[in-house]
Amino acid sequence: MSEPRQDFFERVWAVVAEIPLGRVTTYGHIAEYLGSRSAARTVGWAMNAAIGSDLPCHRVVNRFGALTGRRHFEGPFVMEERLRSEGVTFTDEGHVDLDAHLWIPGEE
DNA sequence: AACGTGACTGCCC
DNA sequence: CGGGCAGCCACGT
Repeated sequence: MSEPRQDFFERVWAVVAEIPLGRVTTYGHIAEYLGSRSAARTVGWAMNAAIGSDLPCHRVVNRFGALTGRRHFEGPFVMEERLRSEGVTFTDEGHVDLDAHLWIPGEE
């Protein structure tokens, strides 16, 4: 059965909105959860549209845990500061410690 | 209507 | 070990 593509965006937002505080997830995991492992790009695209929304897009990072983003919201350090404020720890490489905060959709 | 781009990831050479 | 290409979905020009 065919489902509206636009629904893909809404699903992404729904997942992001369910990310627990102090946890992070990756584009790949969201995409995989939606049924398309390789749709990570689209997930990022959905995030782009989520800027300005109430969605904690700062909890979504790439598979390395690096804070990627068109402009990291409105400042290159906003994301990091925000995550740290939520209790998320960072590694020496400057990315989120996924090993300690990685959250997978459906595994809440 | 078509092509290119974009907050990604994985596989192939 | 490093670089390149393909796959996925929606949007912009």
